[in-house]
Amino acid sequence: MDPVSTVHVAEFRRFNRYFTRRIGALDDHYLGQDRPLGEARLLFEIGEGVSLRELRTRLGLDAGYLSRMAKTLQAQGMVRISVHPGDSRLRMVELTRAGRIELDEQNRRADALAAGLLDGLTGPQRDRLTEAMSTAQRLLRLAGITVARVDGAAPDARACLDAYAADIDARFPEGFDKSDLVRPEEVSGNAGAFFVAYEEGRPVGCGALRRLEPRVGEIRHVWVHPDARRLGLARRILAALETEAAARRLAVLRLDTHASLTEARTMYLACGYTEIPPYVDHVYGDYWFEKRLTG
Amino acid sequence: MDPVSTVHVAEFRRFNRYFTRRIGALDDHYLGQDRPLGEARLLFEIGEGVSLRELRTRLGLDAGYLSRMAKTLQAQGMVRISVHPGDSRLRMVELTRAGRIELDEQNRRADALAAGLLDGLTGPQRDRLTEAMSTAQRLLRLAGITVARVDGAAPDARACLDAYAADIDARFPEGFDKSDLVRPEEVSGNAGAFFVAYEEGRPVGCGALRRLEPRVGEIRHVWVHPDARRLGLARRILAALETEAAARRLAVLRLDTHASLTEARTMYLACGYTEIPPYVDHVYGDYWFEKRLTG
DNA sequence: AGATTCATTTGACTAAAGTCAAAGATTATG
DNA sequence: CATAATCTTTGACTTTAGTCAAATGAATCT
Repeated sequence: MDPVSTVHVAEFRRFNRYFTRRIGALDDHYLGQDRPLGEARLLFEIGEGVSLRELRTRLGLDAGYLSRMAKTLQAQGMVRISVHPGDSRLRMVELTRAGRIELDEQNRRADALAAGLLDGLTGPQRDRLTEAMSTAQRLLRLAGITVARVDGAAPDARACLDAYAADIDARFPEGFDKSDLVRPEEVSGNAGAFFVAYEEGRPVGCGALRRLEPRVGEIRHVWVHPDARRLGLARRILAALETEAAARRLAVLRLDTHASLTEARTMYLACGYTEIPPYVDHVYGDYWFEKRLTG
Repeated sequence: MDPVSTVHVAEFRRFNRYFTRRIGALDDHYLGQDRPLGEARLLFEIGEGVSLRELRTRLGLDAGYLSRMAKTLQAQGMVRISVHPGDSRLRMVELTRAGRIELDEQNRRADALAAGLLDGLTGPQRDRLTEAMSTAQRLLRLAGITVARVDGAAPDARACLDAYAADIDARFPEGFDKSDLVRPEEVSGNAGAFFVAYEEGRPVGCGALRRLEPRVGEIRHVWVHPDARRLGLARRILAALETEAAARRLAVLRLDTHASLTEARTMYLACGYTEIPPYVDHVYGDYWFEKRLTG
């Protein structure tokens, strides 16, 4: 990939500085008006029952520190702490009614603050700001996602495939039978490869490459978690698969896709794939595509 | 102005949360790797010699706290502290060579961090991100600027007019004579009004309204500080002047502008002003405009 | 000239944030 | 089934951040 230009870095940092100084600081200040910021943040992160473990990793806190803060909140009647039903080492934290009220108040304040800020803009300006922010956020998210090769039998790989199966089972009118999924050995070693996309440590997408015949590969199970859609992640996964295919000296990549996945079809066309006659009799294949790899 | 929709507030807050958590936190963490954040920030704010007073107001710090931090940095050889030549109550702080080296290192790290983040995007995506960020920043800045009526003789008003005069003196081929500026009494009380735009407490623009004849007002000296241009601030000032004119039951607003100020001409046309024949013999007037106020 | 204001320094605090390690209770694993 | 790993709690800290008030020396106002 091309090196990052200093112009981009400078603009990024300029925005970064401006935003954290102007908005971040303000937000923190109003958020933690009646209690320490740490506690306020904690309260905010406890939705409908989280484990301390989850909070600890999510907020990157020291176990002892967190334990004490949770205890303080409990003493104030803001949260209820209970033992996790399945694993009694874990503690579950959930908001009490009082906690929920305080959180609502916190949100109300933050909303008022945001509204006060936006108040100085006209309607169209607000639209443009909203548009710019959502674009920036989408791109920042995409930038933070890494696509890594993992073993086809790895838990993350299987978790993705399970989610993929459940997802399309709900979308295909005829449902989806998991036996159609690639087997781990089909996407390991010489036979193929499996890629998982990670956002902040969590798998949010996948894609498989499988050897069909000499110099011909097949792409399967390109999937993106619903939370990570519309970021351009499928293309990133596809690019990773193509790079891998090129490294394996494959000349042609083929794939099929289901009639109900119109976005997928559009994407493959946009990525240089052309429609071809069926190359194999897949149960769920309605459209077949191929791309010749150059170089 | 129309009320702020919840959609805008929600998107604003979503971005806010995402950004501060993902980028802000990261930045702080890497910035203050070897020293407390407060000190790191201080080091960053000391450019080529600032007074403690300036730092104190800019960063909103307690005088004692700042004094001690500066002393720590001095003891570490990062800064030099000297007495202000003109006013020996003030202390000037400037970076030593070692301080500059550390600051460079800080910047290098932050740049590398930004570059690493942008690395996951393609060229066009980086362009779009940069574009979105600069749009967002422009609009956020604009949202934070307030336009307030001040007395025509107030120091802020005169400071703006002086800056305005210096600005156009440099732009007009024939220069500009300050005697053409409105006198304080022309824009006070019944005679007229003067508005100053403030960004974070600093005056960044102005505009004057002057009574020409019954029911007719004149707009003069609409000016925006070079640092605050391209935000749409002139329109905001103009809107404030028009609102004031409407409140005074003026039916017509007139103004003139110089040939060399092409952007101004475009703006007036876009804001509903139409060109008219000269209504008065101003020294620097090349184009004359008028707008009828409705309602 | 005397009073007032201003910028800074110093001493004496407090609260928040965070670290580290030991220990106890469970659960996973070879 | 013994051992290792995991999650949490507790005690004993440290550092950072920040506040408040009195004191000092200098500038400004009347």
